[in-house]
Amino acid sequence: MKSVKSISRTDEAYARLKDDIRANCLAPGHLEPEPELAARLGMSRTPVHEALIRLEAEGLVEIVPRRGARVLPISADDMREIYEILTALEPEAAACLAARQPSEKEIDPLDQATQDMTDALDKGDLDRWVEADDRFHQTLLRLHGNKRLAAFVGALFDQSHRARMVTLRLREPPIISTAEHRIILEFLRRGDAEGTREAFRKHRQRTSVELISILEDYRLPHL
Amino acid sequence: MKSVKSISRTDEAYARLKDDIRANCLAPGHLEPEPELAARLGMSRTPVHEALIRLEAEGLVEIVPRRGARVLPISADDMREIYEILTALEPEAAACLAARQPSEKEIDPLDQATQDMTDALDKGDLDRWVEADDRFHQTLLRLHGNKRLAAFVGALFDQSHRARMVTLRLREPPIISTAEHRIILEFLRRGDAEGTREAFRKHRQRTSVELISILEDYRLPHL
DNA sequence: AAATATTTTAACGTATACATAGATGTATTT
DNA sequence: AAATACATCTATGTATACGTTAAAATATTT
Repeated sequence: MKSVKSISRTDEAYARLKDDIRANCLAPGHLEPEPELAARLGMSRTPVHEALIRLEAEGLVEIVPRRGARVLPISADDMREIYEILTALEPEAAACLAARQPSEKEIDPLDQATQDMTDALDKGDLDRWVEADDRFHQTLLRLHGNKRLAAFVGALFDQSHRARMVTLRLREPPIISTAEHRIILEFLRRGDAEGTREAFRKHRQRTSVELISILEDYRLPHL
Repeated sequence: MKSVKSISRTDEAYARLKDDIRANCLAPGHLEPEPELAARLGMSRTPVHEALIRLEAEGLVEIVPRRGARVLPISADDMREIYEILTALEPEAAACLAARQPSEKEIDPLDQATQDMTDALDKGDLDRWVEADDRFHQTLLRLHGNKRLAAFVGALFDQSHRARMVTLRLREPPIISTAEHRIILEFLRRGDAEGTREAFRKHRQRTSVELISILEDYRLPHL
């Protein structure tokens, strides 16, 4: 049975704009007046404006009075901010999850995600790799159960998505990252909270350094 | 010179509603239709609706289709979520700040805040105590410099404000808390990152346990 | 020609209008 | 009297209208 819950125009505008931003269809820095956006989306200004307020709250756009909405660019400093937070939050959540010894059934989607990462890596499909990577992290937080934490980390993932996609293509395939996920999963299975925390922290610190140095080495100030 | 930057109606509605929620003038769970809110605030529905979208994004209200806006109640579980995040983030940020050896001039507002806490405690002025406590935490994060982190922690403070105010009045005066801030400040001054982190973590863990057990002992499921 | 003043344009903020759909209240039936 | 069906009411979602004001374009002056 299909869930036809008559999506509102505001939700539609929100979803489409967010997708366009993530997919880099709307370039970072791009400024577009509301009437244009409304025309492009085939609706009036009202739902577009409401969607923009939500996107602004999530840190994806900036509403510039009398100019329109700007797609917020991401700088190396932004990535430092984002990864500092992820490094503090995710290992803690993972350790907490490990401590309560999740069942194999709960762990299964994480297992699936790591397999998909390996698979995508073999086939050189980086888009699918990132999708599986995201899925791993989001699933882990969902299992942990702290909704506020999951939502916030999700917003940070959205903000950094474009930059991650670009840098991923400027470096060697993410073999180490994939392996680290498998290690984290193994500690989780064993219910080893400390091991999980440290493995996750190491993973985040490494990816953080790697990502930011690419941004700086390639002189990519804004993505 | 007065900064008369002609505040927008949306901003006005946002600020007034947020203040009313923080001050418990709008009871938790309270549901009010937009037209009523608009009439009360002396403006049309549009800016009220836009303010509500922002407040919803910040986790203070929930927009219920065809019913109006509900002031979100805070449960013991919500407080667990919030304090888990604060415990992970704040000690990390404080340690990082300590590591870069802030100047005495930078530290001064923190010093001021702890003095104000001591002062308020002596005079039994709990409102002022909470204000100074909030100021300490927000100032520390501002000094640390991670804007996303500061904004998110600020939102969590707003969400938990009512519950903190109530529980504060159901227990002994916050002598230990006040002292702990002084200790954290001392480690900061010395540039002792590890000491700062541990002192802060201990502070958060203690306040967390204290607060949540009051909520549960007094059977206060929602505030 | 460059700089300034003026006019024109247009985007936003806000109010209002209206259709829809859910909630409330009333009447009817059993 | 309780339950159900019907009618009314009302809040929302969305479109549209309009005044204000910033930006852009044009004209004017130096």
